[in-house]
Amino acid sequence: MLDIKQIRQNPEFFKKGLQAKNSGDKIEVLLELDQQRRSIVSQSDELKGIRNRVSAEIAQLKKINQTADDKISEMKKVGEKIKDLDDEIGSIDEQLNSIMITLPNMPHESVKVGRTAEENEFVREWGKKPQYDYLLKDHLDLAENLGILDFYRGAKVSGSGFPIYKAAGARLERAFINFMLDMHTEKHGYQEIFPPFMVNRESAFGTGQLPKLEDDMYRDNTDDLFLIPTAEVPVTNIHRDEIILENQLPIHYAAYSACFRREAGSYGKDTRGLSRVHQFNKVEMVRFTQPENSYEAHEELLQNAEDVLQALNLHYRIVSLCSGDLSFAAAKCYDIEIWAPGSLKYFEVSSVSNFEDFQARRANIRYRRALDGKVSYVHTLNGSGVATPRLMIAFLETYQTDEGTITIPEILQPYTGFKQIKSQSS
RNA sequence: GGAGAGAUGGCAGAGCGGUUGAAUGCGGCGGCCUCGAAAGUCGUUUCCCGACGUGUCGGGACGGGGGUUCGAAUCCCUCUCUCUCCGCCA
Repeated sequence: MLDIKQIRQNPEFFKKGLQAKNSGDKIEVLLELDQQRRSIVSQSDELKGIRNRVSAEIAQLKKINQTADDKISEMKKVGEKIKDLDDEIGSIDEQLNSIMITLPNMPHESVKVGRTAEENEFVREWGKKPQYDYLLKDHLDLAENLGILDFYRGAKVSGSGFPIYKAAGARLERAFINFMLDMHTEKHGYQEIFPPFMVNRESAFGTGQLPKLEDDMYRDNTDDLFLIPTAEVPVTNIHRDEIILENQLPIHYAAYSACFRREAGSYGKDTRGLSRVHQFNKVEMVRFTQPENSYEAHEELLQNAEDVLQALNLHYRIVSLCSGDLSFAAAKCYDIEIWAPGSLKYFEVSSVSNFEDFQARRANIRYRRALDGKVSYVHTLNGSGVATPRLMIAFLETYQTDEGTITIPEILQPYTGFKQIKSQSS
């Protein structure tokens, strides 16, 4: 959520920001409503002041057993007027709010202005594309030959986009998750969270999924709960409606969760294999910081995600999203794209975002400054560390041998319990 | 799912129609005392909105929403959540 006060003070900045995010210009309408609202609120406040004073007088009169009928009937009229004004305020609030909740966050000044992903900025890359002296298979061929993924039966059981991981494939998936969680908790100092996989409407609103992305989430209509698209949602909402003491900041959480995405309208795009699925696993890092520290934290967060890929010796590159490609709530976002040598493509495995106070404002997450005891909004950030399906793609394709088996790098062997994946008996 | 009880400040816990933004205790902060600390003692300590010389003034908020009333933390309705007992259940 944006701050109406800031919009009031500097409308041009917000008009530019909305434009950079490819969002229509609602600022003028907003300011007009805001002006009306404040005018009516001050009228209402004035009448309430009168009512408070006279009511106190009535109480005094009653105490000494005098009649106050004239004052009472006068206040009855005032009360009706107040109610009318407050009803008007209510209806303006509704209009204001319906606009406010749809306005995206402003891009940070360091973010390049652009319309689409084509204009994203290359930041850096790590490692090199590995070279092979044999013909490479893509992850689908590998997984099928090895018997470690079963898309066909996944589709039978649930539908397309619900892969089944089998045997060494299941174990490898679990190894990824444990490996990443251990790294973030033991090496990077995150506290581990195992969150609920379903959230209520308030939580989905708090992180910015609602109202825009309602159709992209799986929903339980009976209880009005949403299956989480990312652990960001439950984990960020842990501190919804709270005031955190400054000495408890920064807060670092790392959480595994299954993630559920309907990906409405995306059919026909990347539908093969693991690149785009409805249910997947991800380890997510979430941070709460003081505003002045959030951009430093953003770079650290990116580094934490990179560490996973570096430890596994997988080549990747980093891009900084241009303004038009930023998500609704993000002020700045780095995407980490991993190289899949069998597919000859880079796949996005992590998004590392700074939301500044946008989510904090929606979810009412504040902190009390040690210096003066004042209350302000925290900054929230999160980054995938990382999502497993595309990690699996790059991993299988990178570590394939000329015989179609997979060599497990040493660092992961304690987690897999095996050193290579050969054809699994089914 | 059934029956009952409850939701008040950072926490515990009073108040149950009229100076109650809210007793009291704990915690926090500041002063005094002390070489220092503890103890003691005095003071202080919620958030939101608006207006104008940022300090004052006005308004709002006792789980959410609605109602009754001149006036609601206090009465009524409704929703949500928590606790106890019963049922069901991995």
